[in-house]
Amino acid sequence: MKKKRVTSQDVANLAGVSRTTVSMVLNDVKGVSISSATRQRVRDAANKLGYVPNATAQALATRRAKAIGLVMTRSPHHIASDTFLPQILGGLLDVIRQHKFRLLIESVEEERQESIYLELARAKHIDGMILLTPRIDDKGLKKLEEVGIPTVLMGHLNGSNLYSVDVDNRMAAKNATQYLIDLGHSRIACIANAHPLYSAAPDRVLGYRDALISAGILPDDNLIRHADFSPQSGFACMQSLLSSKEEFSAVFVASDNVAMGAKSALRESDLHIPDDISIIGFDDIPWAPYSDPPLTTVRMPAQELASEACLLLLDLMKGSAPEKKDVVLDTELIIRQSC
Amino acid sequence: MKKKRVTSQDVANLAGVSRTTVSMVLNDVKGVSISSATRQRVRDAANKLGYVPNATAQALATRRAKAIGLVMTRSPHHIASDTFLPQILGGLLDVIRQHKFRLLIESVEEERQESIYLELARAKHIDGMILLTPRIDDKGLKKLEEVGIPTVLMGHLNGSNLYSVDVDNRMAAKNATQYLIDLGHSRIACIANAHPLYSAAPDRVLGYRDALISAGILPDDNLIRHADFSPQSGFACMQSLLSSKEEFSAVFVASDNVAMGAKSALRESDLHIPDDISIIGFDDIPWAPYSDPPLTTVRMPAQELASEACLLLLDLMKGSAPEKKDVVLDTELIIRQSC
DNA sequence: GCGCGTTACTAACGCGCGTTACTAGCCCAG
DNA sequence: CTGGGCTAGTAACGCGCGTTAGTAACGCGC
Repeated sequence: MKKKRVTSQDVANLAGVSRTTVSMVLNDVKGVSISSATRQRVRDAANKLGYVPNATAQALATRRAKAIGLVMTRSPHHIASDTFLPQILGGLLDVIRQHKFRLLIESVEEERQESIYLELARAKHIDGMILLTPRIDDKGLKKLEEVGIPTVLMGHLNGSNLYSVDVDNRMAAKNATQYLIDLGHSRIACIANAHPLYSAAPDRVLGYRDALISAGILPDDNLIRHADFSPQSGFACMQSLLSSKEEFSAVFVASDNVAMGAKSALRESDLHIPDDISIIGFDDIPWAPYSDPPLTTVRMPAQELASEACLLLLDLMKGSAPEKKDVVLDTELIIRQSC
Repeated sequence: MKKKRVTSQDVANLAGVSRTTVSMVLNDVKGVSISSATRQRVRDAANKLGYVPNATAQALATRRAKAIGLVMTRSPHHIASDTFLPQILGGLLDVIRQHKFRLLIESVEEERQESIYLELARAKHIDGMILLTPRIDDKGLKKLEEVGIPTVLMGHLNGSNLYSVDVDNRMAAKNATQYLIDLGHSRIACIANAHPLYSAAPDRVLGYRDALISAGILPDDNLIRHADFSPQSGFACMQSLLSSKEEFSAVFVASDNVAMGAKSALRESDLHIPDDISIIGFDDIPWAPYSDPPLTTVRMPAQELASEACLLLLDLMKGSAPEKKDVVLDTELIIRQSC
């Protein structure tokens, strides 16, 4: 066990130069003149010793951690059932790796929201952060804006002037509902994906109403339910709708995940999709094509959203300040067989 | 904008003491005597200034990063479709947060496997790591064992003497298959979850064979297929089975995710579950109860596996060296309606 | 032979903290 | 009054690196 940490000093000694020279060679600092012979000696020494620079020391010296944080304001339990996380991580890791950054995952308990973001960044563990599904009532965000830590929201938030990346939830929901209308439905229920505090939920409900109104249909609040991301809640919402005596021939469920539960409730009531009830989802999770029947839904480009958020964040960290605060990606109506 | 970084020196100045005292008070160092009046002065000064210790500097001084890494040897694209990631993250974050650690996510491209683990740890960004679904042919693992970086595998690996956390895949698969046999099936196909390089795959196939053999049924290799984690591959495997002219009345699919695709293939062939073909899965992903029909499967306690792995790792990092190298968690047969 | 511009390096400081070794003051037994 | 043991605190070093300011050697034109 040769457990000695190899430092740049060791490399310097072996190469017969100073530590400064080692640093400059390995970091390819421009504007300094070092003979190519010396450069080679340093390089040889470095990989002969298997030198790996200590990232912590580097971070301290440069005052940049070369890491970004993915912050989720959710309990670990809630995270465990998040459908999009893999796609988001995939999108982030892809970009991050290309830029030689690291990704730190952070979950935040609701109580301490206010200060936690700041501490994260102040502690200098990360240079910037991506906030997942922010809530409208999030106090900490205000402070974030003030102190100017590079931040990108995944999910738009009215009234915040942080940068954000999102889809046009309202328009997408309108299109989805319009599709149902075009198929001849007029009594259309809606199960929102989440509590209205999460901005995507009210936006999607608005889009749903937009479509109804522009088709001359009066929106009926009795046909609207709010789920909480989970299939279980979808099950409950659908049961609630079914037992409400309201008539409807189609449902716009603003989350595929929730739709899974909703479908299950329909099945238990011996209602057949799409013959008895049409159902359209939102998100296009990986299982949507494999459900029975394959789910018609609105594709949410989760991975691209993550990539874009990451690129935007990297930009911000470089010091640039793009005019356009909100990146909006396109959704796509994926027609399958549930309508 | 008062953008001055608050350092412990600032706190010391305000409190009228030395930096040493500040450090000792805030870190609650035992065995030093500091009057409670001074202690209070320091504390007051600290939160008056909003002092947040610089984690990087702390890490450098203590030589411990207070972070662990979750390493996945998969492409970002592959990560995006990993069903278990959310549960694993949930399990990890839960434990990690309680111990005031941080979680670093790292994906590794296959080509550079050998050195990448080491560099990660040598760079001191992390104090220990959890390796997800390791592959048998992973060269880097050998080196990891040698250098003695605290490491826990999620998934057992024969021949490695790294610590690991896993379920008894073979036994679980045997039980699942046994269940099908008990229902009267004798021609039972098997779709493995992944390429045999991932150790869980061959283990589950072995369990499947165990059950057949102990029931006096001769295993038939023509009834075995290997998927690659994805629903698509499940679809393809099932098509392959259906077109092979082999007879079978039940399938053990060693991954729910793959089973989703397989079911889809059955549906396209107008075969009904469970009337024409019984299907049993493995994992119990969140959608299993909501698929049509609800999928009978083997529950994989992903979140608990992650928690256990994390606890074990934290233990290792404290310097302890438990005898038991392999933690094995229980699986459970979840009987629903697909058989 | 002198001044001046290059080239090729190095000494030394600072990043912000933890920690060790040391001191200054005080009380009390001998 | 002396010395030993306590309390309360501090100066200074080191963690491993990036970086600035500075130097020594060398050529080259005048």
